[in-house]
Amino acid sequence: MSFSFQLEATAGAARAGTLALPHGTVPTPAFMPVGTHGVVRGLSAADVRRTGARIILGNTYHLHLRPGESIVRDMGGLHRFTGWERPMLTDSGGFQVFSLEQLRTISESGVEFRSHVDGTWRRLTPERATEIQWDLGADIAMAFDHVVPGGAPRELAEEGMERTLRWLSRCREEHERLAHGRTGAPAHSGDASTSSPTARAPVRPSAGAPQSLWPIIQGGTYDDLRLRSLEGILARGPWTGIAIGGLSVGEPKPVMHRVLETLEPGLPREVPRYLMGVGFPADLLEGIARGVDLFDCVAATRNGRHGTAWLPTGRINVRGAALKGSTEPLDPECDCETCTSVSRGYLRHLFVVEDMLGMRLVSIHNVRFLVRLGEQARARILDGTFDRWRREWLERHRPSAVPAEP
RNA sequence: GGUGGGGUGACCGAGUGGCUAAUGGUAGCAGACUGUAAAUCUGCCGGGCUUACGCCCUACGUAGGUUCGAAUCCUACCCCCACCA
Repeated sequence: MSFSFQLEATAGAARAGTLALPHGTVPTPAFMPVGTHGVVRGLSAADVRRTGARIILGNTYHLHLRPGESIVRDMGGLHRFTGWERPMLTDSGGFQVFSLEQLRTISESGVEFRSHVDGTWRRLTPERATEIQWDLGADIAMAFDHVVPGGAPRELAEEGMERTLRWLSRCREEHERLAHGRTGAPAHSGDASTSSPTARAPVRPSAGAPQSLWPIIQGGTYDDLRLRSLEGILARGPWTGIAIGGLSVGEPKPVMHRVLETLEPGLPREVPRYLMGVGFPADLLEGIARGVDLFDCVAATRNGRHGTAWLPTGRINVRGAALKGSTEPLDPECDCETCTSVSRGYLRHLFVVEDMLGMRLVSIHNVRFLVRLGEQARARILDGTFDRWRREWLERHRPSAVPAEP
């Protein structure tokens, strides 16, 4: 079957499972590298494959601007376009409602964006976002949502949450229309196990694979709003996965943890939970401990380009003078291409001379670091040692900066 | 030898009497980054003291001088560049 989730073990709220998608399976918990423009910045599909990543993201808004979804569709869909044959997920552009706040206006029907590329006005509605994602052809499409900042007042958080629910209905309707219109059978989750992939295959160049739509829980930092959001989503189900959005957007970490704990008991056990935009290594473990199965975050590659690498003990500035002349590997415990082939001193040199290889190598390490963290957590959940391992891991890991030399 | 131009903090380079420990830039150092408007952004960057406001020292080729006050004006010298002999 194209969309299924097998829960294999739990450790408290933490879960280990396997997500089956049209383009392959994803053992969970898992980190998904972000490839906004159809590229995990700086890395080839082969590079990303070697990090062990099983699924990556693309972005509706950015791919709509460049090269345009029709081009991607005519080139055979996002998988063929990018050379990444494993599962993919596209974000809906909802995050850009938040991140491009200065360049957009929201109304009930949708969002007008002033393109950051050429200034032209682009309209994104739930229908358009769904249509674009259908053309892009990822395994999973995300609902178009209204993300508000972490410090948003209740009224705004409520407005965003309610609107996201209304938009969800429109996304789903459009998604079913697209699936039905071209195949005669719905591609959405509810029927995933009742019709064969071949029967559902949309007749289009990017085809062969049906696509599932996932809803997104909003509600800011307000527990009751979060629960209402979840309730509304479940009433519009069933779904093959559920995302938690609007976190890590400026709110304190304990608040994010509290929201996750609030939601966890109400989340259906039988589908994967995806915490959008998270996160840093410690955030992954905290999320996993609170029942999250999937994560994505740009920090691995952005920090990689900016010369910050994650280590078991905390982050390290690769540009720093401390690494000058060091023959040590970046992270002796890591099995990535970078850590097994070059020294800290050489990596620092690459940043000093501003060669792109430095950015690529540290990005590879950071992505591998998070992917491996997911793999390790999974193994610990399966063998029953997750809790202790997680506590010890967090104890050893200092989020900000490596302790200074004595 | 003559004439003209010039010597500013690690480097390049502004500044022609007080608002100058001295604009900018580079290099150096440190930090930030969470569904990517990001190979980006921020801070520090002569030395010492102070929790801080701040204080002291040294500094614009060298040495003198003028002035209440000089990187800025004057004199001599040293060095660099261009052109002419």
